[in-house]
Amino acid sequence: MKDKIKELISQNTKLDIKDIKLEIPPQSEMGDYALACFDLAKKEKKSPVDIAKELKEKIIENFNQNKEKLPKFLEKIETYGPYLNFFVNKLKIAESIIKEIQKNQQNYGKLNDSEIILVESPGPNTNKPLHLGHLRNILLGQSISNILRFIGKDVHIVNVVNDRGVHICKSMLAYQKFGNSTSPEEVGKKSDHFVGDYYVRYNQEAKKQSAENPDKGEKLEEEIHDLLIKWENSDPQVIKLWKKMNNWALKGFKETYRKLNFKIEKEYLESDTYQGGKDLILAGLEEGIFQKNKDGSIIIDLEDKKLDKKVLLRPDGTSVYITQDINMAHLRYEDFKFDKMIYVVGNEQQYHFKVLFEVFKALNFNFANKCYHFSYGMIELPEGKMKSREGNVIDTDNLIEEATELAKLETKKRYDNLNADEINDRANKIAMAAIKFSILKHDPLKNFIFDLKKSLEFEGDTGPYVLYSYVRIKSILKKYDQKLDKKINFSLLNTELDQKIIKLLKNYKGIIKSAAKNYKPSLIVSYLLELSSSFSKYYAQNPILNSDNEEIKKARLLLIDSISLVLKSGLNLLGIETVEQM
RNA sequence: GUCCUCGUAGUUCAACGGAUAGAACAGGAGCCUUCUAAGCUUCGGAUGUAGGUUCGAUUCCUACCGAGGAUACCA
Repeated sequence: MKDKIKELISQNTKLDIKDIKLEIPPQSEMGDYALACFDLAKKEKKSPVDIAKELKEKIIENFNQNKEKLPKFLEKIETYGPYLNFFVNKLKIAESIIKEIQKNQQNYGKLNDSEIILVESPGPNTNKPLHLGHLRNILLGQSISNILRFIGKDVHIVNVVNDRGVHICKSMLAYQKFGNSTSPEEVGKKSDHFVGDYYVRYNQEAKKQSAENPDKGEKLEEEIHDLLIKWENSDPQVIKLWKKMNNWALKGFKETYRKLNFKIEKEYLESDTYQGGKDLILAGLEEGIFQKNKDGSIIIDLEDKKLDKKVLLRPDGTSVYITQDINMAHLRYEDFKFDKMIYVVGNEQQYHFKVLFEVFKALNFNFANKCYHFSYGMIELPEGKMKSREGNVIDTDNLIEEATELAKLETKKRYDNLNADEINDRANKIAMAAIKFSILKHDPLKNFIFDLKKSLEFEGDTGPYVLYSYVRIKSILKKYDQKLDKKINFSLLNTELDQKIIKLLKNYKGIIKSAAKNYKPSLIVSYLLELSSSFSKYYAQNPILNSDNEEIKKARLLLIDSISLVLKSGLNLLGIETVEQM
């Protein structure tokens, strides 16, 4: 449709089709597509208002000469100041869109492609449970994967587990000192939380120590260093403890992933990959790609790219953060031969990834140009930044728990005779919708302030609001209790809201493409809110089942069924499951 | 110091360089003998400051002010 209009413009101007940019007018009364005539005006040295009028006359005249009116897809053309507005044939659109949705059902909008894409998420450390930052990471990773799959990509979610290093030793040391050899099972605690408690405990002790002994508060740090050395030297006792605690952490993460329905295909452990990283760097040194500093450290000089000199290996030969990243990418390419690898990692690591990608180039990795840092913003709390060390974080499990409890209360308020399983199932899905929506609605690039209360609300611009619209449609369709008649009179969908909804349904495909291209699930969120709100208004204004005209009833039923299919499809892309009743 | 984000109603967020800057929450006023009131209707209220580019700037450029992040041989 859009292309046909462009063609029409091109035929009547000197413009090339690819230079024509059509806009969507801000209000539907103004038409469906608009050409802003400013550029043409400049070329022709006339006023844009006149250009718009002249172009309109020219198009109509050309058709009159051929003894036909406007092409079938156009209803009329009008000028509005410097804009030339095109009104497309609403009947035709309604018919083609609704038919397309009904034919393809949940596959409406799907595309085909063959690219292999790796998505890395969420990259936890095994010293503490997953918090809100990880949650944003997971939800972005999950939804962007769903969206890319929807447009036909072959997507694999992989993970990096930071399971070694100073921070891991901290929780280990605290456990050695204060753990009394207990286990999560004994104290009845989720295992990753159990580990995290010792990480917080370490930091408390370190703080206490430096307060008591400000001059030499180094004792604990020395112990950490010793532990790290022992780990590097594979001290059996230390390795045993390390394995035990890592398993607790990983087991806990798995539970959380399951609650979020997040499926990781392959996990890469830093402890497995860092040695190989050293080898790659030493080989690079041999080839003259990297340099050796006076102190013995190995660096890459990126000063010409304004990225400074970066250390890749310490003087004692031990690895740094970037060391294992180099090898991990290498291994992943061997494993998947990906066309693109998307790192879902916070924007605080932008610099790190710039350097990392430069290292890939320097090493002549053939995937060097296939890597992308999906850099998302931080979540802040109303009282400031979250700090795991101090324990003032919002924990993912607790958040889910709290939301589910609230959803249970709300569900019980409305239905007092449901069995516990049914309540739990509904509450869980409603809670997930609330949480996922409240996080995904923000532009991924931007930091945002997390309001716990708002994320647990079920009214307004929320996931449950969209679910509720879906449920109401389903409830009507269920009451109808007949097969939907797909041969309807489309001209009966003639109110302003009918038109608006049809337009929205038509836009779905474009929204998905845009969300995929720009890595913005938030576009789908606002789209779903608009579609839901349009339906809610429609529902309040127009009787559907209670319509006294049988033909109108059929038409409206088919329309709302189409809405429900798109709502469900969009929610699923965000990783949100629908409920049938609420 | 340098580099990167971000400053929009009381609050949290939207707005391919385009037409009257949208929502939601909070506040005021209404709507449940009619398809689920987790809903609908309705009323107020905003582009940090100063320049520039442009027919047109919330959007692009410069400076300033303010918030956050990076600049680690931490991860």
